[in-house]
Amino acid sequence: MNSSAVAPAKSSDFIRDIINDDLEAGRHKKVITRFPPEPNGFLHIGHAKSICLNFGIALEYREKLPDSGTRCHLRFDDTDPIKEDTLFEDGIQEDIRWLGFDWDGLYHASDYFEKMYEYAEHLITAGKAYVCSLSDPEIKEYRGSVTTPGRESPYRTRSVEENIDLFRRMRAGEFKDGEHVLRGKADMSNPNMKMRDPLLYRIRHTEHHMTGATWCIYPMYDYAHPISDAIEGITHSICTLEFENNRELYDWVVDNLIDYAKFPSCPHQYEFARLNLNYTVMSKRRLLELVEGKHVRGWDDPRLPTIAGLRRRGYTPESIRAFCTSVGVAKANSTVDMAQLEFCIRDDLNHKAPRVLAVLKPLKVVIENYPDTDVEELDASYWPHDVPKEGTRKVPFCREIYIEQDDFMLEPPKDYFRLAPGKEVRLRYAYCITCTDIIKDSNGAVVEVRCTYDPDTRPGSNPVNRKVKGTIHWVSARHAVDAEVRLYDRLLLEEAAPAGKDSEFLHSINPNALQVLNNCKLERSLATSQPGDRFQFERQGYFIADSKDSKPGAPVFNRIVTLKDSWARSQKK
RNA sequence: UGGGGCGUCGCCAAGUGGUAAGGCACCUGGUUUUGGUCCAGGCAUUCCGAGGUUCGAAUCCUUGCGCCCCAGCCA
Repeated sequence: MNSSAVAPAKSSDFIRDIINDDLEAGRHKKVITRFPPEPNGFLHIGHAKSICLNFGIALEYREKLPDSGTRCHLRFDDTDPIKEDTLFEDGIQEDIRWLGFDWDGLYHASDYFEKMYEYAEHLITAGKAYVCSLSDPEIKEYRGSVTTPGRESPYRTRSVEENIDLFRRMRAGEFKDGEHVLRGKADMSNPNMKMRDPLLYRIRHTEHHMTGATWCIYPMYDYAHPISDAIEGITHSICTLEFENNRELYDWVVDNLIDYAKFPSCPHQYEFARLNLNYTVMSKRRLLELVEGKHVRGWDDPRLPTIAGLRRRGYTPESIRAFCTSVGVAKANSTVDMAQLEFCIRDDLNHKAPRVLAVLKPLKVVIENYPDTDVEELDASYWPHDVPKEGTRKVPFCREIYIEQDDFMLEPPKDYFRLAPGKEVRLRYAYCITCTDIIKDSNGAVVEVRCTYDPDTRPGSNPVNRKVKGTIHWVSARHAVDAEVRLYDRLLLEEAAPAGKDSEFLHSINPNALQVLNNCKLERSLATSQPGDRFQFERQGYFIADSKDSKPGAPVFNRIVTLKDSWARSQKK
């Protein structure tokens, strides 16, 4: 792993504490984790937290326990054939690899369907499971509520022989969907609803993307997951908080099977708080709704917190890993500030992205005392003094240039360092210019600024006493490369999406989350930029040539993140 | 009126009886041809509240309060 953005001295959390404890007590000699996504959607940054945790632990402990067999599996939790697809598996694998991780073994829960079936028969034989023929609504009714105990199913007392016969016929396809289910015989009055005779198998006459038409009964998550873990020898099964109630059932399954199945490990489940970010949505349902409702341009829309979206937006894997490390792992529900993510990408790109000049909202400047026929090739460093990297390019300087509209003000406040009538600014890597006149259109808007330049301020030959506070970026009009630039901002207007179950959160979408600029002027050197190239557009932010739409000669850039802007901040007050 | 969890600075988060780490954000000053970076400094007498135990409590006890999760043949 090549994490350079943040190298925490010692990252510890309650899960690593547990692992250390288990190791010291001799309960385990190796650590095996797994990342178990359901292949029914795309990964988002919340998954990245889990990926960093599970794969990160394997990496760390493999170093501490070489040759121990410490590892992390990728396992697709594919127990519901209705929602799952190979397409998603490919995307998930790509995202994990892109994040910088590799799995020690790729598995599917469906690899174990035959074993699971065998174990189910064992459970029946042991009197721990039965075929229940209650209807869906009846099962719900018998389950009781959180405040009232459930009632036992009338089918609970079926004989082992009858149960086995029925279960085999379920497998053979003799029954329709919903006619029977296999249930664990646990405790209908358990205050933990998950323990009220949990469903283990349901009938689904649906082809599975891995097993095809082999099965028409499929195991439920609560049954399949602990078994998959145990078969793979998982030692620490890490999941999110909403599964806390399921842990008792997880243990029930393992306990009832471990002697019979001779599992290589007795896995235990530990839960941590999932990641939430403000000003965006993280749930599969909402992400799906945004994509299918065409509110964004697909799963990799840079407005989305999906891994694919962040990648296209220009986030680096290092920055996402650093972010996951920085937020920690704990059990308190929390919502991390987007500013923390933004810090991580700025921090990473600061020393990775070469600086270039680009004018996003151009304003023409004519330098009246500069000969129209002249062109000067000025040296411009790709790196600021504080980044220890070499590299320069030439930027052409001419009589007509573009500057940023925001860098000119008719009536500026005292602390405005940029261009204004009668005021002087430094052009980055070039001369100082002074505004002598302005040209307005019929509406009174400034369409052109006239300036004079001071030949004495040529870079490298500055007059000693020259104090010019402001430096602005610019691009030679004659040499500028036209480009489209997509300015991205937070997805939502509000910190938290409205909680409603309906599509209410759609009203909270920030209409300016994407702003497309079509008249941008880039410095000449950017004409040949390749998709995926990242730059800092000086004074503005970090940008990446879009992986899909940018072409050499016709660049399209995405804004990854703005630079911090203390001027803008002070102006808001 | 059930059960399982959680409550430490605006946002994360260490801390597990010895007198509140760190990061983000924010504020101040310095450096600076990016109002960026970097550097220096500031930012919880207090840990959801109230009692109690103790020489000493965020950490132990009691008792309130608040928030999250569980009644899919989803995961």
